[in-house]
Amino acid sequence: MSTEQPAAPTLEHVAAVAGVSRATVSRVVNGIRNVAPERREAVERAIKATGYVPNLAARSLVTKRTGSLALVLSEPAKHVDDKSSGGIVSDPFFGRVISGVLGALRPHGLHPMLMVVDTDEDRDALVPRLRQDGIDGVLLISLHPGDPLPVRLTEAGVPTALFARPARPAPVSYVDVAHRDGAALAAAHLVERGCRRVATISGPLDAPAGLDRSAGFREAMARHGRPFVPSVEGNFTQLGGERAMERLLAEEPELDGLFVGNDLMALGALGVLRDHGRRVPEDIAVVGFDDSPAALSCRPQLTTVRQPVEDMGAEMVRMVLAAIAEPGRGPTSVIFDPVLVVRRST
Amino acid sequence: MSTEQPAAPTLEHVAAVAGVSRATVSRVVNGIRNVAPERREAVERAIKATGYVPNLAARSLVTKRTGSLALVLSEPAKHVDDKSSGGIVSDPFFGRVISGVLGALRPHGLHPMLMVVDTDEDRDALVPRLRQDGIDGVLLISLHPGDPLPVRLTEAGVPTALFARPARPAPVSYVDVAHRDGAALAAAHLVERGCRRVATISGPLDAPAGLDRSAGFREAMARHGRPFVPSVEGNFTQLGGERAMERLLAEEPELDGLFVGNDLMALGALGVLRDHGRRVPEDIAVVGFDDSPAALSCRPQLTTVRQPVEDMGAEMVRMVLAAIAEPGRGPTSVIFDPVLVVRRST
DNA sequence: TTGTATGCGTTATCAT
DNA sequence: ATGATAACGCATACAA
Repeated sequence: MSTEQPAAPTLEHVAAVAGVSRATVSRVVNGIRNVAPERREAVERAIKATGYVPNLAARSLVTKRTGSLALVLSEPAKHVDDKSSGGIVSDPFFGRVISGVLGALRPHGLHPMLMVVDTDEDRDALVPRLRQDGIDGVLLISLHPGDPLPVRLTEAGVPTALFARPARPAPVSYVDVAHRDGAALAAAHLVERGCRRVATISGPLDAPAGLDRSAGFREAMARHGRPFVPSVEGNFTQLGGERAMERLLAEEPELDGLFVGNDLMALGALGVLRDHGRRVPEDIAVVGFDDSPAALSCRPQLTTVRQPVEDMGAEMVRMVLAAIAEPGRGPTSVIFDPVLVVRRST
Repeated sequence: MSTEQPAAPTLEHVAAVAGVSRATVSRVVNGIRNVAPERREAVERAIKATGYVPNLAARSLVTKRTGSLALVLSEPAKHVDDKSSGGIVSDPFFGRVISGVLGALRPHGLHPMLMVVDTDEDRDALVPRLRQDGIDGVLLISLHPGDPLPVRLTEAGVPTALFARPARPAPVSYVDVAHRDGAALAAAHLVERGCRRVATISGPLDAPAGLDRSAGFREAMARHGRPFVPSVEGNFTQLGGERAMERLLAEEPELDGLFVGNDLMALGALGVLRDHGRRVPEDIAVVGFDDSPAALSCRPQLTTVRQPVEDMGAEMVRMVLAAIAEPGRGPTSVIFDPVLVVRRST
């Protein structure tokens, strides 16, 4: 790794310094009980003196495990021309997930391998690749609606944890947020604010998040005695939010309350509302979902439903680590409670 | 890595199938010339038949190299309370860098280890950690102004490439953008738009990017016959931009042109301008820097200076790979040209 | 050009 | 409780 470092100390060196055998040093390093206290102490001194650190390659060669995880970001094939996006890695939302993952990994002294797969070739090559690299487990963040990866990883016997329930049911562990509860929070808030004519802009209904939030909102409104909620389907983008808002405004001019399936669309909706001279929140109250950075930077700042994303990322880590430690036990799921963050838009 | 996979094929297996020795197979795998064409072909068939993939741990044990890189994100110690940020990984700008890095790594079949260091302990532990993991090179993205990492990595002999010129000079390779040229682009544009009273909100002047953009803008304005440019120092945040704008407006009410050191501050400035009833671009033209996603989502969309961030990330990869292949040769730097993206704010 | 033999640093099995 | 010793899968110096 460098030009001319002094050779790294090995078990052998430490053993020599401590006056014991390699095996004993190994036992100390791996925390095995059967070592006499005084010997152990001598070994620990020797380790500190030599600055010994285990050679992971050698260890992995014999144990067949690297003790390392892969953080896989899977997205549909990118169009060559959309250079501006930067892909999923530049999405602040997934940045939070990653942040949570790293935080949970830190105490274990682990660092994940970062892999982005956005082509079918990549997806085909992934499992063999993981084998070659000796990856022990996978943290999978997928945007691909019909992503084959969850199933493939499971079938390959790779300990895996997913962020968000997969679109196609599969026997794989995942974390998710209670989308319906989040939507219910928004509904209760709008009702309490005195909104009489409430509508919603939903995400794509073939995505679990889009569907659950939309359905959850209508259910909750029904529970509040509002059986019918005008709704327009968007696509989770700002532009989609703008278009949906235009349509909604045409269909329901009397609107005074709005729940939007995510902040990005809410941002678009806010712009259109301003263009139409509707004041937020005086004329119409708006609630988003995600608590993205945009919710803070827009005017007025957006009331929104926040997911404990970092906690969810941390839980994913726990899941794979557990799956690695105890193979053979079935998949788990943990659903987190969302929180309503009230700001100026309501 | 799994429950009960059939044992992975080894060199030995392939050799048996091909009817040659391990060494010959190894030569084929590593692309060494001295192999008879027919034997080579037989070996290649055998490899395909067995589905052989090299065991990286074993290879690394003998070669002392893993062929893998670390993507290190170094940031100042985080405050415990700012949970919302998600840290550097959720910054869209660095998302683009990462995207460029991954793109350049892909043809080599490499995936970086993702490491975030945001404490002094982390920084101290980094070099030994890299040694232990057998990391061959480091792609370092640092926000820390006085970050000791560039120097330490260099001294440790770790092939390293930096994103952006380090605040403290150090013999380390880096990529950067020509900040001054970018600022000059903005200046020329504002002058051409007919702005008479032009001011600037700069980033922190102790950061290279803050200083260079500010100085570059004033120089360029001087070249256009404007010797004096009112200036207020911000801190690269949206809130900082708001405060700076308030001060600037108080000092220079006649303002009709503004260059802001980054988009985030420009966003804040736009909000304040709106609050003060100033129309953009009719009353005042605004130019940002970075071409962040916010530049597209704000109203009006922001004219801004774009860095070829993905290309810069890719160049970093080239740098470390070159440094690994040919140790001992000195550091390099590559400076990229920025581009002015004209939108509605001017 | 090809094969043989050695060693890389660990863990794990076996005696002791 | 401790110490030899045999793998682990590969690259490479050397012999042929």
